[in-house]
Amino acid sequence: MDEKYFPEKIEEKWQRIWTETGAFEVEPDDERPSFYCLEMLPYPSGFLHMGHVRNYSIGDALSWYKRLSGFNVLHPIGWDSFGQPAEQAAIKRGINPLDWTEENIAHMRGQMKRIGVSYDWRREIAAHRPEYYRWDQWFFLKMYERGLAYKRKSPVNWCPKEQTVLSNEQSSGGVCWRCGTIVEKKEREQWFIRITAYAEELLEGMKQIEAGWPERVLTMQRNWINRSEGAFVDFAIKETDEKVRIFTTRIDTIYGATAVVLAIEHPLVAKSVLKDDVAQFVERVRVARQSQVTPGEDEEKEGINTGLLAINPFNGETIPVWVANYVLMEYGAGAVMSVPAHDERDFEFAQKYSLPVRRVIERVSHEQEKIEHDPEAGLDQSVMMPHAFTDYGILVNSGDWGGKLSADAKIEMARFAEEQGFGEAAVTYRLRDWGISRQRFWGAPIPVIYCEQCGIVPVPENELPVVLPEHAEFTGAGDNPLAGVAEFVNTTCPTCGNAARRETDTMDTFVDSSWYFFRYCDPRNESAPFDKKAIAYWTPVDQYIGGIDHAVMHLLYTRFWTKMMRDIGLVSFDEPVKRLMTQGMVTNLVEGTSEWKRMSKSLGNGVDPDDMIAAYGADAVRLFILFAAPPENELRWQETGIEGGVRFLRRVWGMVWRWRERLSEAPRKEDGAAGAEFSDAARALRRKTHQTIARITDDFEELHFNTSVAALMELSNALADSGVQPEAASATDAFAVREALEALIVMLAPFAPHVSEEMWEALGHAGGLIKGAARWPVANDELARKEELEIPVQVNGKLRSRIRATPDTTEEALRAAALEDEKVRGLTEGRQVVKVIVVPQRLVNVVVK
RNA sequence: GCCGGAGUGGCGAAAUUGGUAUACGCACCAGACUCAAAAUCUGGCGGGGUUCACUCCCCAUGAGGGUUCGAGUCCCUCCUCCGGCACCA
Repeated sequence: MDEKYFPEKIEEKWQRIWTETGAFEVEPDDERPSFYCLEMLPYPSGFLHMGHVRNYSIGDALSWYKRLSGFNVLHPIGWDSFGQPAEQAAIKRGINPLDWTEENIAHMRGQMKRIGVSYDWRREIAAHRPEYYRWDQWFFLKMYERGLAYKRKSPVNWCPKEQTVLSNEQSSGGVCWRCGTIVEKKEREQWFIRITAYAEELLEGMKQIEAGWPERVLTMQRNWINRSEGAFVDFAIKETDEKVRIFTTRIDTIYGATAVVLAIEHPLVAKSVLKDDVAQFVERVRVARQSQVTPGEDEEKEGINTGLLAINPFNGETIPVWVANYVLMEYGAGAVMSVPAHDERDFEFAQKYSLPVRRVIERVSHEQEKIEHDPEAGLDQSVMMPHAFTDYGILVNSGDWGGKLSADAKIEMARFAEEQGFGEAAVTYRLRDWGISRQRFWGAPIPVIYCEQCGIVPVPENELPVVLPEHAEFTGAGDNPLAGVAEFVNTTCPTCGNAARRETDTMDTFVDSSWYFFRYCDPRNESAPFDKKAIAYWTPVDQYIGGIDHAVMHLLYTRFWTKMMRDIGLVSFDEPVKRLMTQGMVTNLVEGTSEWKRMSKSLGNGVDPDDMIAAYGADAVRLFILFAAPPENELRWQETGIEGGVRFLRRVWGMVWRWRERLSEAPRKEDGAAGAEFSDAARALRRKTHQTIARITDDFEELHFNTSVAALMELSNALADSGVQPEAASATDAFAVREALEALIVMLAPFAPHVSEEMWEALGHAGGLIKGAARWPVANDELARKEELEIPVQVNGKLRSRIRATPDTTEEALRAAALEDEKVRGLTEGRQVVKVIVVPQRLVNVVVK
């Protein structure tokens, strides 16, 4: 140890020692409890940004804490290395995607090592390597066998900039998740994963993880799946054999239906002999949608009467059939019954086209016990209703159902429809199947062969992996470069041996990240995606840390994937992640403004982690990141804050430097200091030490790193202010100082591991914090207990005085002391004491009249 | 519009979950050291009023109300900000 703190020197030293001793390399060990700490798989863009550093600082702090607390901690890292930027680099700069990716990984790995993140590097994986993606392909085959992977032609979300398909999750809000381009709709044959088969379970499963996941992530997933309970009802089309099925969540309002409205893509629209103006309308809407101007902004509701008539099966009434742009083909049945009186959208539509508004639900009021039937019922009420009444209530003007409550009628009417054969109760979801086909080169090839005779033939398992060719033409012309590689495309049919063609779509990269953390448990397995025993020891993930941006996409897919793996017998649990923490953004001032925005190159407010490490050391950067804000909050980047971190580390360093000689001969165990009484100063220091241990241990369990650091600073201040000096310290004083310093160092290690290692060594400990004998300190409640308390005394709830007491002072004594207190007496004199509230060890409140 | 989260000093934030509001740090101010500056150290730092002074009083956790001996914390109403979804029938 040098007298001065030189971060670059000790950081290099300890990074070397960690590697040489395999400090963070772990294997399953039935003697020890496991802890799986996981950070989200990074994309190898080439450079680490501060968001990464924050992510890894959080995960690393927790990993260190768990390790020092006796857990066998799995803390791995890898690369989400398939995807579009590699291909862009190939197009723009003529670099092979493989070389580009590998170079980026090498650079970022170096950066991670300079931060000193405690990964088990032997377990590193990368999605673009055949030994990884062969298992993507293997899973695809398993799902294909079970009908969970299928191909169909469907309208897909097409990003014109990236020239590829996007899943619904990736085109949320009508824009591409990656580049923000407005997506178009295209008809394409593509592969889907039947995630909807698990819709109900994905909702149900949330109960299992509720306690450990942030509310907003669960809400976002719930909204995304959007379960709704309702009913299908068939309306016969008059004078034909056709019928049209509608979906409604408000079958109780069916007597108020004044039209049936179809989506423009509804089969009945195409099938029917249509008037010219209907065909024109449909075409106009279709064209308008292709060049959707502002996504998210509602089109004005428009529709046209088809001239067809539908029969309401409940009352036999004949109502017109319309086509309109506000009905979605993808949801429910692609057709609705229009009930203007009780649905805002139908109301708006009815107003525009002067459709009748018929009220069939009345508000249930307490004053009005009897529902009187509206004499105007059945007449056009649009004049009387300024907008739709969408609440539940009591049915009126609804035949035999009149007088029933909505909630009851919903159930009974659906059952009636089912009995009569013209409908059924049903649950629908907004969640759609996951489209995984991408017209890209740099992804895992979908292992399927097309044969003229045999049709779609899955690649046999023993022929996996289907390896990407090493070279392709990257023209940027929009075609999938993989389709241009003849030796890849041309193959023979595994079934009949005739010439055949390979699928050239590759998989969405979210497939890779859906199960990667299982692979970490057994990363080199060549005969299975992973060994079941290894999985049983390490998974599910105990703590997952990452950005909120994956709340719906990745985190929904991986939950699905786990359930699918359970169903094919690979895992024995339902949910992959017990606890999830979503970290906040790292922001920086945009120059010339007072706005804090996410760091980015284009805004010019980015900060390079390497520069920060060079200037202040990795330890100070990490300490600042964890101290400046709670992990889920936005983190505002401030260099003065890092300087504060450096100051703190230097102060601790200085104390160790001053004390290390004196402590080399100080007793190590409490009994070594026996025979002498601890001084007041030493007792006070020990009290602070043990209070701090208790506090920080609790904080770590809740990931409250910012308050942990604050507590460390308090302990360090207490040590400095204790008045105990190395030259004059008694054996007991020295013991108290050693206890405080060692606790401080061990608890500092999760935030600033390099400097902690160095100081730990300076205090005479060999072998390092992990491989040596260091343990997370245990708080002694007895020592942490205050000897003397200052009890606040309130009069009528206002703080007026304080009295001295000990933790053992009885309630009676506290009460008496408070009443005798001079200031209290001044305020209570001549008044009647109504009661005295005594909270032992806390407070006394004297209530006077 | 619907769903979720949050409003505490100049700033980032604490508050043992109903019991001393503002811990810890940043910034700032004053002092020491220095020819000077930086670094470092010491002290101060919510607002207002009062005392020569030790002190003492009042107000303050987005606004208003309520429950309670006692509310940043619980309940009601409202405002603002952030995030998600958005014609989902």
